[in-house]
Amino acid sequence: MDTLETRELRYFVAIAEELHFGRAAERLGMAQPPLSRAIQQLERRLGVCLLQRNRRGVRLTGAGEVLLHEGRAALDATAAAARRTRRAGGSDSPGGPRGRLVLAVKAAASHELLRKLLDAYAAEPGSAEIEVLPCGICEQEELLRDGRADVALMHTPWNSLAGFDSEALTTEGQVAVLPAGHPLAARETLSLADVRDVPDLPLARWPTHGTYAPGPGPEIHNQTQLAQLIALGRTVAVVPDSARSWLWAEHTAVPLTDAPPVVTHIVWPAHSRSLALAGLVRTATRL
Amino acid sequence: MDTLETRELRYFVAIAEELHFGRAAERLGMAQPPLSRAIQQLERRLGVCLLQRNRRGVRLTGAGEVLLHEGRAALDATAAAARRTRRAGGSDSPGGPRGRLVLAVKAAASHELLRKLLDAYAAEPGSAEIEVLPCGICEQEELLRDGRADVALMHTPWNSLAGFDSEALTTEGQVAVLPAGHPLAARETLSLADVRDVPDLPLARWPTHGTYAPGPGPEIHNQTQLAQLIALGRTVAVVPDSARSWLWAEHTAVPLTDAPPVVTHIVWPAHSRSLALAGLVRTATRL
DNA sequence: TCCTGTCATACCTGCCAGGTATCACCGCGT
DNA sequence: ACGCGGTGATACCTGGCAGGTATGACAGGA
Repeated sequence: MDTLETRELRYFVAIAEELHFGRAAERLGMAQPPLSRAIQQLERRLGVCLLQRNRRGVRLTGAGEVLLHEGRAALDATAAAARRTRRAGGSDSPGGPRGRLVLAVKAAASHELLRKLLDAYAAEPGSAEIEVLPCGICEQEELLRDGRADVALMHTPWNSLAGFDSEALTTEGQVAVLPAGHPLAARETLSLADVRDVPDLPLARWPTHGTYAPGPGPEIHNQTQLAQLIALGRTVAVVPDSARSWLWAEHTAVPLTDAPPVVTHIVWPAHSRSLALAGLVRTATRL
Repeated sequence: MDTLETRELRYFVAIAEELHFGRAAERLGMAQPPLSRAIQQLERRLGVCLLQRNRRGVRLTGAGEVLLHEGRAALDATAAAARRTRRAGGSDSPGGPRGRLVLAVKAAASHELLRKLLDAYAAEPGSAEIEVLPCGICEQEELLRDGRADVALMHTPWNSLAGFDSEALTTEGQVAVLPAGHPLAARETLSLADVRDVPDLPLARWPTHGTYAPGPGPEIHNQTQLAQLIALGRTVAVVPDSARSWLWAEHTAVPLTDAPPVVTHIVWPAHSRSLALAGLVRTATRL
């Protein structure tokens, strides 16, 4: 029962994503025939049909879909092994090297918490060096999986914590951010239904995995753009309470009664055994 | 930034476990020199020193320990990809193949629940075939990770659910199982301190990952043996309430007031996307 | 009907994984 | 001190296989 080689997985994932041998081969920097042969060989070794070759292009079989998902996970794990090992380089003591840790945070979220965490951790004796890696909110899970990051600050309900270990740090409510002059801005509280139903203020849309859900509101790319569109009276947004720190004078924040609370978690790969990480998590939960 | 090959990971894990090139090579079914060269090449490609070669044997560096952990995870993921793909073989419809599912259960635990689950799921329209894989309680996590199983019934606090998705199914208290004639067997309830302090009845010890914690009690290998030792008045055990079903006449079960409750979960790999699995989980949570 | 775009096949070649033989080194016994 | 056993490293060779080029088989569209 010979094991799959990462080369084979790389090839198959490329084909499964492109659904085209020629393009996949180009992406892999090789010619098409060896790729064709490699996949045939893979199918023979697994004893399973992975692709349905119609003369016009290629389709995945059920087994092919399984291998696409599982293969991606395996490739991520392999890439993570390489990256984390490189990062741990140099250090020599076999019990607890104080290597670097890469912390992935959604750009501009949890300012306050992040600063407190970094300060408190730096004050710990024997603490590791923390590299902060700002990223979009959907990238964080990928970064943890493929080893570009070791630990992340995530926010439910936007992030899924599935597959990771985590500790909850803070909980906060959400507010609607409206143009200061808008009639709703005078209210003490609002409900989600209130802000969804404003005809002249369509709800802003954030990207999820690079794509936008359909809807009437503007597509938001960054915080500054959102702030400006709200100030111009073009949209309304629902954001965590802590976002009040970056509001403008032309904005009014009104608490939402029925929005789900936002919980900030510190998150890391479940199998991680790094002492530096354990220290960081301990510091975070004590804040 | 070339990627690691599973062959290299396999070699390194073997060496890191044996801490000896010769034995590792033998385990891998190859000669020692190519193994030596492969590891050197791996170190050069990663730009990291993985092993400290003392003339007498080998020691892991910090980076080596990281690669051992991460590499094992990557190898598990790769093996899982192969196994799950093979298992999904044959099926052709690309959206939702109704393949087989392998369900790992601790041998003889959750009888009742398991029977109800299997019956209810089999009655579902379009349900997949379920293969029940009995195993020790510590193997389950490994089976899920390396793809020999797709889903498991686990019991906190004995199993760790870290790294998996799960749904809680049932909660039960724990009881102390004593020889019927013992003085403590007359009590209505007991505390953990009570059963830990009985001088003539040392607490039975279960294996954890194949090894036994130190202590005075007998080392238990299976349920029958435990039942016998209790009946003989040699030991006492703390077990979940549902274990009452296999007690003998010579046993008495006394509820424990302060033992942590045992929760049975249905558990699966976090990234799983199988429709058959989703159906099984849905059935389980509706029981 | 030919042309175009697809994946498969045939055949060759160079590289590298792996084997054998051997070395360099150290600890340990006598 | 000296040889001996056991460690990992080195030198050198070879066969298999990954990858390239050229081409075939086949379907659909103008």
